[in-house]
Amino acid sequence: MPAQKTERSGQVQSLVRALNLLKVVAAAADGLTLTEAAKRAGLPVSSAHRLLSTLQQERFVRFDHERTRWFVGVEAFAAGAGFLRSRDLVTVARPYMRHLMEESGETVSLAVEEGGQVIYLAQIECRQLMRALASPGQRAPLHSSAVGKAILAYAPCERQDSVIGAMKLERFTERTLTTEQGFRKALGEAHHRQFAVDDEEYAIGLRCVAAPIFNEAHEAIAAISLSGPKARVTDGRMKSLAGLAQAAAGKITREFGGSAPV
Amino acid sequence: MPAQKTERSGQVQSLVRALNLLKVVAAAADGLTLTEAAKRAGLPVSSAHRLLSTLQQERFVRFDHERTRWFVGVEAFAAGAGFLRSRDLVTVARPYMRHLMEESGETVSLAVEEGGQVIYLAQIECRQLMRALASPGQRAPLHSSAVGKAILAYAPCERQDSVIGAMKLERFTERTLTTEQGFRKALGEAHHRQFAVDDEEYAIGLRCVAAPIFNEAHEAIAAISLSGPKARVTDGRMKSLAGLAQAAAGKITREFGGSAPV
DNA sequence: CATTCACTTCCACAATTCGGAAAGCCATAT
DNA sequence: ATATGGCTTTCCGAATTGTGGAAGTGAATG
Repeated sequence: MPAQKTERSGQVQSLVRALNLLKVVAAAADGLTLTEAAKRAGLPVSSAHRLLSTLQQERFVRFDHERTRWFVGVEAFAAGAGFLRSRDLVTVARPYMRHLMEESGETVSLAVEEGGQVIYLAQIECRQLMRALASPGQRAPLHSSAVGKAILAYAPCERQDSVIGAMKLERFTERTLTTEQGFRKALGEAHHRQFAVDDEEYAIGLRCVAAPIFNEAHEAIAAISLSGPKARVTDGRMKSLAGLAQAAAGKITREFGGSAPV
Repeated sequence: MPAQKTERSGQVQSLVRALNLLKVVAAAADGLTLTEAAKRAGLPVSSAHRLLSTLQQERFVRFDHERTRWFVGVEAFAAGAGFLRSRDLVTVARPYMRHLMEESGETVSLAVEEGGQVIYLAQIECRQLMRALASPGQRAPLHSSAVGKAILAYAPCERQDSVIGAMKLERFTERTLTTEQGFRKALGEAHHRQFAVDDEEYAIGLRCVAAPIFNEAHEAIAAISLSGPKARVTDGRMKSLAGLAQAAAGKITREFGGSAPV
């Protein structure tokens, strides 16, 4: 009797609910209680429980009896890993990333753009105590990350326009580029220099440089970045770090069977 | 009967089907056509289509129009990545360790390598009066422990070299491997047999066998060992104990979301 | 032009899922 | 010892929802 939302026809709504529940659980760093998960997913507790039980049976989530909390399960991970295989960019890139970390001493990340956001695929952490953290699967906005700018700087104009049009240029620090004009200027510079920069635009004290990776159609499909604290990534070092990132990106591009636009 | 098993209670069937379908799609390296996916999941084509459409709407799968094939989508990856953040080796391993102790009757230990040493994370003690003891947090040298050898045997060559270069191969018993040559030979054997041995190399009368545990990048990040007095861990029993340890290590690896190197 | 192979839509009916309510389970507080 | 509260788990009748065979579309191949 409670009036239900009008759902798209032809869709399996219990599945939609379950997937949202899965996202909710996956997004929580330290697990969720049933009631909390139900609340966040906007479901009655008993329904959430039934769905979670089923997800658990298939090992997509797991219930920790000690802490009475729900966590993501192995199968979700295994299924998601298939995503990386389907674009075996990660496999190709990993050795170069490791080498780049060794020669630069900073954390190396690999990311792609999806739906107006940056999504990190892999990361090689440096051995320093102070280091940037962006675990695989994490998302970041395009306008305040070096990788995002590196990718977008090489996108065709129409795509740039449509992506920028849909963005809201949220502010994170006082250096974040929040005007379309400023953002476009940064993209232009990135294109011209062939690498992009993030100078404390997402987090205070964090600097990154990123270089694009191209596919066989000369499209920038990904980028790798070097990131570290401002104290280590000084003005003087930026250029040389960018050079290293560019060199690695070039090698990955070639190994991946791609090439930079003419 | 202390804990009631929630078996077979109301499960959401459409969800189970969808998850299996997702697994099927994820398992295929180069995508699947609808009909192929349906066949592998044992579903009628129209049902598979409806489920895939819904999964696609939530971006758990994606449909490549050019190739007319289905692939895993970003959201599956993002959700699965949460697993990496929440997983805890000790929690995952403990039940398997307990079971291993029951079936072998010997003490089971879990250890990782850090800074050229072995660090014990957990231990399940056997019921025997005479038993090995290594409390959590305790350290041991790499060259005179089965776990150390199991882990190092699977490290990349450069890493092996740098770690060995920094070691001093201290002698503890008359069987301790104190020459680099002897140690390297032992590592080679361990790699070949897929398990490592410590035959009174650390303490007189103490024998251990250990098998490596891998992460998702196929790196040996930990090992589990069975250890006991020479009188019980006889030459004849070594092989079967090693087999048990290997089986358990394999299960832990899988549950942890990892896999052995190819 | 016929054939194959794959995707997509339709629809009536029954099986499935839904969710409120109530019962359990453990803590900690009174 | 008894109460309280937060959380999990099970129940069950009602009706919404998913089911799958069959027919339709479209593209590519012989």
